[in-house]
Amino acid sequence: MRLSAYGEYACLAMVDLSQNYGKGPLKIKDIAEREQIPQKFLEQILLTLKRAGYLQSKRGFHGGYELSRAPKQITVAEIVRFTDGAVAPVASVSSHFYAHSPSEKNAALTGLFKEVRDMVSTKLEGTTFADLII
Amino acid sequence: MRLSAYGEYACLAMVDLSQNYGKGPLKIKDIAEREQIPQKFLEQILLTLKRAGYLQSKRGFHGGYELSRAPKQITVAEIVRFTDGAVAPVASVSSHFYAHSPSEKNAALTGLFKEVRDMVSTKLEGTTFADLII
DNA sequence: ATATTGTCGATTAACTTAGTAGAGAAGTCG
DNA sequence: CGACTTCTCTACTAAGTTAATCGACAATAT
Repeated sequence: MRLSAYGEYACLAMVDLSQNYGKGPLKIKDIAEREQIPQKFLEQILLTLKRAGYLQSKRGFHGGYELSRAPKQITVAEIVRFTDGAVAPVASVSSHFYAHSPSEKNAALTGLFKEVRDMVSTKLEGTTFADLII
Repeated sequence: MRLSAYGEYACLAMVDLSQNYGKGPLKIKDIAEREQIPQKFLEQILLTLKRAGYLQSKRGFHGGYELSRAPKQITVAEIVRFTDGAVAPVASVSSHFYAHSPSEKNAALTGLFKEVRDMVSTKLEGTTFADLII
């Protein structure tokens, strides 16, 4: 797993939205300023998170974005997989995004990479955005 | 950590060379065939691994490549870091390839990513190519 | 000599990344 | 209504990375 800037920004935004869960919608502009995210880039990110069902939005004067589920109900693994795909180190050991890859040629190597995948996915599936609220 | 084809091929080749450690040099062509790696691509990979000190080579009729250290003395972490860089999920928590990244804005997120980095690097630093010989 | 094998630099096509630009649609308020 | 605000959506792009391939050169063995 290697997070892109897109993925890192998405996680930051989700943490920000989690910290303000239940307090009404947050404006893109405010999240962008607080988290130092290029606003136009953040617009795209929030929109795709909305389309994926993680966020709700409202337009107009009192508009903004808010989580559609409680922070406790959203794992970091979900968001990472949504923004950056596989958590696994190589495609051939990915459970959610399997594809052929060279490592398949060797069972020992495949075993090692599966162990890595399991450690990472267990950690990220066991962490929700509620756990990231200070 | 996400391995490129380059990195996966490098690991496969290192396992192949480990399995034949002490039996004289192996030809690029033979490794390429056994591991199904494009030969010209493998040439590049082995050459950079040689320049990094992991391999020795000989040209000519009985030429080829062999490990310069015993498989037990080479960790998977070294090779992965050499071919694909950071083992960490984001640059800002990488110990070997630190760079600024968006996650730094949030301590909880940074903490989580450090835990992931530690799990992965501990695993890969604790695994040598001797462990991957069947 | 000749065949064999590694060495090396350049090139490339396709893809991904990290944004930016700008117009449009929906909601609020006076 | 009309102005303003905020989200929505598509398109575009510049730069970098990836996964190779090509062809010439250098060393070695027989």
